[in-house]
Amino acid sequence: MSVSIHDIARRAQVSASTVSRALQNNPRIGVRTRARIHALAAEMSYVPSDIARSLVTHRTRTIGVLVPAIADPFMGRVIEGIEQAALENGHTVLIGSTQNDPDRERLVINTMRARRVDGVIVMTSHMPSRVNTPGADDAIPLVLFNEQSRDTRTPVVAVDDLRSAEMAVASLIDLGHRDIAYVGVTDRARSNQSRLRGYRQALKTARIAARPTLVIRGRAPHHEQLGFDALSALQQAGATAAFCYNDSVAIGLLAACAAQGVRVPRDLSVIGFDDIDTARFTSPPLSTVRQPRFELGRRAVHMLLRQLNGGERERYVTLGQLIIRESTRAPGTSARAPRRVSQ
Amino acid sequence: MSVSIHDIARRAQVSASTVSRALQNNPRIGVRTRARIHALAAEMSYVPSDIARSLVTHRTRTIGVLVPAIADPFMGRVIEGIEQAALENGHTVLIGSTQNDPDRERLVINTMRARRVDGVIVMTSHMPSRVNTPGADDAIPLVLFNEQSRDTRTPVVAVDDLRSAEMAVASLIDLGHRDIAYVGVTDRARSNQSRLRGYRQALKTARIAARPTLVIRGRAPHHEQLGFDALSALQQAGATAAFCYNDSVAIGLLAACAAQGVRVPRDLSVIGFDDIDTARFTSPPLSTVRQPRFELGRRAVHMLLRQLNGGERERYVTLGQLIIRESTRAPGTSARAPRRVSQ
DNA sequence: CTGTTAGCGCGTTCAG
DNA sequence: CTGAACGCGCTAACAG
Repeated sequence: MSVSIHDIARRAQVSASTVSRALQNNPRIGVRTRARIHALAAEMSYVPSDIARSLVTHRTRTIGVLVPAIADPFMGRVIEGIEQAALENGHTVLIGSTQNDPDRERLVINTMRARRVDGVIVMTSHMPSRVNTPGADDAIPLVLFNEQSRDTRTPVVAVDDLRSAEMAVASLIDLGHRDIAYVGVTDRARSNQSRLRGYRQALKTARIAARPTLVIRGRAPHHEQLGFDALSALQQAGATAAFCYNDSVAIGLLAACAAQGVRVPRDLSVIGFDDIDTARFTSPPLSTVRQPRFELGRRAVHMLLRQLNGGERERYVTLGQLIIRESTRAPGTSARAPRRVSQ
Repeated sequence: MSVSIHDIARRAQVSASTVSRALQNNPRIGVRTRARIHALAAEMSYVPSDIARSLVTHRTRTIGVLVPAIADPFMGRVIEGIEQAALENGHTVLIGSTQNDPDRERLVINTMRARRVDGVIVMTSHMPSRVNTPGADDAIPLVLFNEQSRDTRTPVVAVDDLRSAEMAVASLIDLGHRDIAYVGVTDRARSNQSRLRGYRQALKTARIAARPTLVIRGRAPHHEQLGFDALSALQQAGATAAFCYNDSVAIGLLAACAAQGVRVPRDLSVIGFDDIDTARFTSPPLSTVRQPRFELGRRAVHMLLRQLNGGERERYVTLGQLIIRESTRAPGTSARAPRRVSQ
């Protein structure tokens, strides 16, 4: 087994509690013995047992993170922000991915409870209420990530999906587009819905009639595939521009365009959401709405920590930032009328 | 605080140890009382404290994962495999990303020791030896991931970088390429080196002289940027094909090609490594060497678990799978026969 | 300034 | 089949 405070107490000719105190730099311990004990601890390569400590302090300094998938270009970066902020504050992170599976979600939540995490950050679009049963008294402090709940008391950090989407679509309208499609997903109920509403709002503001055939949703294991499959429907609906749920969807759509000889942005403008790392490296480089993923992750931790320290429950909802690259431009402006002989 | 076995013992009119046993389905407890206790536990929504349990059992059922970055399309999927296998076996995963920062690595390793993880999976290309100091007796069981160590006793699961790279480059040679470049990275010392050696080996086997200007390495925050920046050097060296360290690098290179009007694969063939999710959706779809990321992650866990159960130390090194899509083809077949209309 | 005593919540002998 | 007692490694009163 690993060395304990007793081992070092014995060699230091003091009691275990003295060692404990010395290691916490308790001023009540003589500076000389304190130094001696520190030296001894280092020499014996002592590593305090967080689990024993947690048992008595009733805090684990662990924050749980509930996420649909880790291998997601958006989530990954958020998690890094979370981890960083947690580390800076002496906490560690326990990640659990639900894979959009309710059973798995239950399992993960249960292990987090068993591990006695101090608090949880929830990024799973599915029913966040599952973490704490309304009536129970054993509620875990939590902050929602990108997941507005109608209950305005629960803390949240998020990008305003609706208004950010509205902004993206408005940028398309400003370019002169009127036949704008929305390519959505099915596995992110809430945010998909919000972005769709933002899309509709933008059309409404511009007094453009909404055409049902222009909103496309599919089902596919990967978001890219879903964007890829959307192209034909887009063409049938006569879209000149597409606002995609996120960059992964947009990347799939771009791939389909390349395969079908549809030129972007000449024949079709495409705009995504998130601004993942690869968005700058698609061809053409993708216009999108940036979410400051790393920073948002950090912010979620800070908010949770403040809450744990008895602070107020806060909410932080911000607007995404429009990033215009080369996948969007005015419709039909191709030098001399492109393919579209539509007339 | 949360309910403990004592709370439920009181209500069940039995002793705490009976509750403990009943909950573990110890056959020594009467089937009737056992059922009663289970019911009571559920009713009181009792969740056993893993930390108290760990303190006495000396196992945490936690496996640490040391990784350079979580937001990495390759790592992310491996981690999901790890998490899945861990979950299936009643273990949880503690992820620590080092961000290629030695200080951070020390910090992460230290918290893993403090948390008393049962074992560790190391995926950080930097000095794996840092986890266990050679002389010490407090070694943590570990398995290396994609990280051959010269010490053949330490367990490892990996794709054979050298031979897989050799295979990729050989495929280029088979197509008729002779001016083949390698686009490498600097932040993954070991695997980069292995793939470079595989590249050289393939050339040697084909009796093609190695030209130093054809091996390109750069430094950039993102791998994509690095690939992007490599194009001009590639052109100067007169390369007709490029083997990239990984798909991210290849994606950056493809972006540069698109921007510069270099047609892939007509003017330049590009092949990557990993087969990340987006590799199928680049334009053109990327040829690459597939690593079965999810499965390898699972395998690493199984190997670690067997080791923890006193099993033998094993090694698993496999070959990547060549996936030829549309970013590679024979060189110069374009010179003045663009589409190559049959005949 | 330091030692003693009590637990934290659970598993595990050892007795009945 | 069940209970009492002990201890895991550490912190926190409470004494000196």
